[in-house]
Amino acid sequence: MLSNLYEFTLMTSNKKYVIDIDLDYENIVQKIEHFLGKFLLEIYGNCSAVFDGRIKSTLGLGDRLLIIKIDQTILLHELRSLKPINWQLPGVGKLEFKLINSGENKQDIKQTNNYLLELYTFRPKTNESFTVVFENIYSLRAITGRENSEINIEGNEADMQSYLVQNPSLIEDDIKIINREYNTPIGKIDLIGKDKNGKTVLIELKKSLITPADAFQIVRYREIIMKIWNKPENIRSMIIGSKISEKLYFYLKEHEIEFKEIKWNEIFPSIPRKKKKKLNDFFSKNT
Amino acid sequence: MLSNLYEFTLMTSNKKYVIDIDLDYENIVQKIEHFLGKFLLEIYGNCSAVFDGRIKSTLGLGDRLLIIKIDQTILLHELRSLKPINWQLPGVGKLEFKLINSGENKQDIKQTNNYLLELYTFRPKTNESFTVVFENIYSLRAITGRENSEINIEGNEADMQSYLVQNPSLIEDDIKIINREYNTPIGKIDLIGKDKNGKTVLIELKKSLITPADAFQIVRYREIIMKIWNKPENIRSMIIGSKISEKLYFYLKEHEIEFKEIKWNEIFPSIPRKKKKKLNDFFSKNT
DNA sequence: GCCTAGGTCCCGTTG
DNA sequence: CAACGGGGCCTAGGC
Repeated sequence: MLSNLYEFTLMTSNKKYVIDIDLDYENIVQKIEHFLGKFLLEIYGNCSAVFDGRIKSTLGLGDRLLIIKIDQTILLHELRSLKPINWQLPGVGKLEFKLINSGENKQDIKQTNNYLLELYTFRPKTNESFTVVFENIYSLRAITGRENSEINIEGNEADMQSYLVQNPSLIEDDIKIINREYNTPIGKIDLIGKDKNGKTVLIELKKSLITPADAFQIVRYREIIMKIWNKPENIRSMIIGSKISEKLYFYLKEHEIEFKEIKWNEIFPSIPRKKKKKLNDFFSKNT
Repeated sequence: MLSNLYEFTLMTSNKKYVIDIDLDYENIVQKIEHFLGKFLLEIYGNCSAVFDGRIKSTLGLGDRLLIIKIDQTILLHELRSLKPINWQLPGVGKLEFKLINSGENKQDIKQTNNYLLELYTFRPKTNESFTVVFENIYSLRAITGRENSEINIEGNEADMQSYLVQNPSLIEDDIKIINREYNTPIGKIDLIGKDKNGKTVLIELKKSLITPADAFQIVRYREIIMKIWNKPENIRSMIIGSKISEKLYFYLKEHEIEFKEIKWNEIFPSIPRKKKKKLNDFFSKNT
């Protein structure tokens, strides 16, 4: 595939998987389109942008890094902050690049700053358009590579649930877990237990801080189970988490919802800082 | 500042704001550290990674783009998808880069693939560490620019609230808005109105789809207001949104919560696709 | 496709 | 600082 790149004026590169594209504007749109969908594209330059859809966002001129991934994901990043300042998800069909002559009098097309490079996309599913206009491009490159990534995640809520099923005494003495992900008309109850007095315990799990929405949720589950099972005196409700605000704690108490504190990060601790455990240790332990 | 870059072997670049750093591993750590905090750094190569904190995530070898922003935000991006596969937020102190000799016999330090470049960070606030190890680096560059960005966002929930305060008849005839963001012990009520019969109307606003948590929130508000004000017969509750599932609609009905459909995207429409309105039009309209 | 809920949610605002 | 709620939330899983 690389063989036919040189129908354009591309900068040769001795870097594996990275192709710098020269900034002469001649055929720049075709050059870009050549890489779309096959390479990750990076355009760094001075641009403005408009997103119009779920909200309207207009972005004044600034130096930003536009990344167009292989799957059409578009990210417009500033020099600070985690989230892109603008973005668009895949599903925009063919990306529409266009070169616009901004100068009064027509000049050499190789002169970058007389031309604007516009990217326009439209995503029918959400009725959203996104436009980026580059007044100046400082760098343009395409990168590719092997995508054989593999991620392993431990310590999410599903893990916590499994752990508590294995160790129910962490919840309370002599409780038995009789259901996981129990289906109700309004959603799933994380765990259902039977306590030592034979009462049913509805349990909602949260890894960390309990939010008001979490508290409401378990109240609502209690409501629906009482209605379905029609045995209110035999039902307890409990929310498990590592932290709760005082206000919410009393709210739960009023509604006869118990709060059980389980500090998940003590059960599932991070590797201590002092040990400075390194990547190799981690991998060798796991294999 | 650029003047003293050439104490290292950097590639000269004719591109404004973009500096390619050569991949000889001699002094590579110092080269990188030279740019940290002042430039956005991009390292593209074959790497593995471990994040350890709120969860543990281990990432096998793959070609990924590591971005280190000026504010210490770290993003590890794959060639697809919006979100980085791993990341870390600012607050990690000095980033710890280290060059590790991986080969059995010591070889020329300029040979990339006998050395591993490791980045280790630790974020005390959340007790999270993040380690990336590059087995191969294909490209290393630093970019900088002007950060005078300005974003203008319209059409969020706050805008909707203001719009309804100005145009209460959209909610119903002869209603008067008497409160915004009314504080209760369990949260803020978006709007409180007085209807034509003198009844109080508690109003919860949602831009789009009503979620179960939204529905339950307004039920709780009703509860708390009834308790505080002690005038249940004079209180109505309403949730405003552009969409609701049938299930939730009946849930609300059972709890005497009214649902008022207001299609926000009709009040605040997107620029139609057909017109293909461009950035310039948008800006000239707004100025 | 809708619905539901988790997330290393992030992020801004308020008290 | 914690707490609270919005977000163009995104994303994965179930039905």
